Amino acid sequence: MGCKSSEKPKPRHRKGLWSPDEDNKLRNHILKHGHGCWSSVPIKAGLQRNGKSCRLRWINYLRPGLKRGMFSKQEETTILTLHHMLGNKWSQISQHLPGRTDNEIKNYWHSYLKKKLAKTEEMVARAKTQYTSSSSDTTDSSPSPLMENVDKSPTNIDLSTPLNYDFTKEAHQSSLPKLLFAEWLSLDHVQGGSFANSGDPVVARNGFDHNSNFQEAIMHGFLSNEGTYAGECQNGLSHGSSASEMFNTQLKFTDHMPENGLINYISGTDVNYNFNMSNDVMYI
DNA sequence: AAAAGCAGCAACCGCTTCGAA
DNA sequence: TTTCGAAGCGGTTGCTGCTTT
Repeated sequence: MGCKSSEKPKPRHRKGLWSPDEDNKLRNHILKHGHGCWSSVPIKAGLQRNGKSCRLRWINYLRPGLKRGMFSKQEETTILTLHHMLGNKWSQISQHLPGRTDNEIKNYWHSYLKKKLAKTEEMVARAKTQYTSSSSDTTDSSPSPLMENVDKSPTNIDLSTPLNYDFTKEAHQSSLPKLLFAEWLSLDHVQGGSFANSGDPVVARNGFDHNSNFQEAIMHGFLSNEGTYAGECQNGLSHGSSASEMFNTQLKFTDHMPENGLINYISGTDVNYNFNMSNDVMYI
């Protein structure tokens, strides 16, 4: 901001892919002088591009420290978790993935993760249908505790019943450890309420607000299907909190975060207990 | 071997936000 | 207070290379 308008005559700007020569010019210029005002960068660097294009090229491709190549499982999990919390806030998500750009994450989401998630949802739907048709044969019309957690209204899933129904379990026998991170719960959850005074599985009552939704359940299934446990953390975090609160918690958490993401603390092989949420909660 | 279809990625476009004048 | 330009962001487009027919 505050750039001199005299610095920008209106040349015809080049579009399309950047040549190596253009990359070099831009890189050299910025490394030498910094970008300052982006609109003046192409002029000073001798490029027939507009400032916006230069900025984008620098941020997404030339900037030092960028990580190229495949996303790791941890990065994937981080994206899923944060996307679930924040929505399409790619720039915010990218802040939690060092070396990755918002554009890269966005592309990865659209080309890969979105489809993967859709697949899982489809699987869940199929499992639901199968269950519904099979249960209608029985005389007992009371809903299964299993299906109580599924659907109904988008905001009505009772997490007081064992959360550890994995929706994809019918297809993949997967037992999820029920893990909670103290860092992810507000002080109220930890200090207030019955947590301090009770030997009960308090987190299930306090750390969790029991208003989950179906999508979260899908998320749970999705992540567990991948052999990660972010779904648990996700559920522990998100109920009853506003997005910004969650994000703040997330920010706080990053102070302790390993370089590569959220779920480094525990791997599936490290902890492989089979908890019941109403009885056994591992509180970390 | 050629054409069609598809997926991934880089870049553009348009809108919003922010700060200076 | 208003206006204007720069920066930032997210959605979308289009090019390129790979796979399938």
